[in-house]
Amino acid sequence: MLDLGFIRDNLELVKRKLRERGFPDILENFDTVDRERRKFLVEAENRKARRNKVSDEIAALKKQKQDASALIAEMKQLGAEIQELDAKAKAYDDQLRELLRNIPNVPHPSVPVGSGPPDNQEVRRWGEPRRFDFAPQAHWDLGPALGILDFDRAAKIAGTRFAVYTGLGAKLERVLANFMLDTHTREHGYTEVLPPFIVNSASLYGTGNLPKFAADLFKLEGTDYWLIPTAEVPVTNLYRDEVLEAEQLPLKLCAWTACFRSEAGSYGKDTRGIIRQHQFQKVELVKFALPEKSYDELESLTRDAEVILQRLGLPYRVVVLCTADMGFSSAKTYDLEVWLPSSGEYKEISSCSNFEAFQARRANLRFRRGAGKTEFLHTLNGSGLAIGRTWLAVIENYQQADGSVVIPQALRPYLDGLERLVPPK
RNA sequence: GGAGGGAUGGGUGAGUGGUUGAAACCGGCGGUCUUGAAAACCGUUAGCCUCGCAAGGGGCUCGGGGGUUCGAAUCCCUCUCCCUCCGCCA
Repeated sequence: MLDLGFIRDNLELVKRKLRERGFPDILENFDTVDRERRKFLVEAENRKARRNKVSDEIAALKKQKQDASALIAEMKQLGAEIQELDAKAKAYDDQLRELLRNIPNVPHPSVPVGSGPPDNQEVRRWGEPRRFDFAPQAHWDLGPALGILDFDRAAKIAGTRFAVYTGLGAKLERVLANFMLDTHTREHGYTEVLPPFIVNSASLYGTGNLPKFAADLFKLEGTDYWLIPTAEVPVTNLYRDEVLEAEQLPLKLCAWTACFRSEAGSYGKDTRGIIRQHQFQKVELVKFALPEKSYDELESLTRDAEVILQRLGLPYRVVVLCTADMGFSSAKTYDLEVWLPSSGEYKEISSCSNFEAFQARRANLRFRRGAGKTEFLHTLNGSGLAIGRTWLAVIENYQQADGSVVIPQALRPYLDGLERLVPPK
C-alpha cells in the first residue's frame, strides 16, 4: 500500500510510475473519491463536535435535576444527520481503501523502465557454463533413470505438477535445505524460523498477495485458511501490528518451508520436470530494515543468496527486473538465474526484493527510534534458494556421459561423503 | 467436538450508561538531589484520520464489526482470538 498523503501530494508522479508498471488507469478516480470522502468526513465531524458538546450540557442539566428535553430533541435530529453523513463518508472511504489495496508499489528510480521480460537487465555473471562432450539430458530424464524421481506415481496420487522424490533424490532435497539453512544461520547472521505452512487471509493482505492474486493460491475449503505460496507470507507477518526498537534492525530471518501455488494461468509453461510444481520447498530470507538502509540490505541479501550458488559451483547471472516484470509489492527486484545445460539458458532460481514500506503499511509493521515517533520499517526478502530448482540444477550441471551425477564438494559432508549418484543396473 | 471464563494504553490492572482517552502501579523519557551511581522526589509518557500557511482546532479508537441511546469501555447481537475442564488425537 502506498501512503495516502504521498499519492495526494505527488499524483502526477505516481500516475506516471504506475503507467511504467503497466497500470495506466488505476488512479483515474483517485482525486474525486479522495475529495468526496473528506468533504463528508468534515461535515460529519463538525456535527459530532456539536453533539459531544451538547451531551456534556445535557449531563450537567440532569445533574441539577433540570429539564433537558429540548436539547435531547435537537440531538435526536442531529444524530440522524450524522448517521446519514457517516454512511456517505464510509462509502467513499471503502472505495478509497479498495483503490489503495489494488495499487502496486512504485518502482525505485534505479529500476529500468520496460514493457516485459526482454527489458530486464543483466547486472553480473558468475561461473562458466560447462562444455559437454555429449548431449546433456534434462532432469526429467536423468531423475527417473537414476531412480530418484517419479512423475508417474505422483500423477496417480495427486495429479499433474507434482513429483515424488525417492531414495537419494529425497535425501538430496533434504540435504540442500540443511546446507542452505546452515550457511545463512552460521555465516550470514540469519535466525532460523519454522512457521506454519497455513495462514489466514489477513497475512496474505499484509504481503500483498490478496486481494488481487487469490487465483494463484490454494484455499482450504470452508475456512479462512490458505496454503502459503512462500515463507515470505508467514515470516513477514510475524511482527504485524507490532512496534520494534530501531536497535533490533536489521532483523534477519530465514525459513525453510513447503510452498504451494495453484499455477493458474501457467498452462503449457514449464510443463515437464520439476521446474514449476504445485508444491515445492524453499529456503527464504527475510529482512526488516531501517528505511535509509534498505537498499544496502537488498544488495547484501542478494549476495547471501548468491553464495549458495557459488558454493555449489552452479553458474548463474543476476538480473534486475524492469518496471513491467516486477511483482506487485516490490520496489526493486533482482532475479538470480541459474544455468541449465539441458535448455541452454539461465532460469530463475531466486528473486530478491525490496518492498520499502509497501508491505509495512499493509501489515502495520513499525519501529521506533529511541523515544521518537513510530515509523514504518522496510521489508525485504529473497529465495535462498528455491530447493527444487537447485536440485535439478545440480543434477543437470553435474551429469556425466554415463548418466551418473557427481555430487558437488559442498554437499558431500551432508551425504556421508557420497561422491556420485549412479543409475541402478 | 462439548461446557465454561476472558480480551482495557509499552506491561500489570481498575473501571457496569454522562468531564474516564481512561485510576493506580510498573516500565520508558526528562529533571532535582549526588563526586558518580542507586534510592527518593517532581514532571512527562498512545495511535490513526481530518481542518489549518502556521499557531492550534476537531473526530475516531478500551479485540473486530453491527445495534440500542441525546450520550456506550460500560447494555444487546455477531465474529475473531486466548485460557480452563472433558472427549479425541501425532
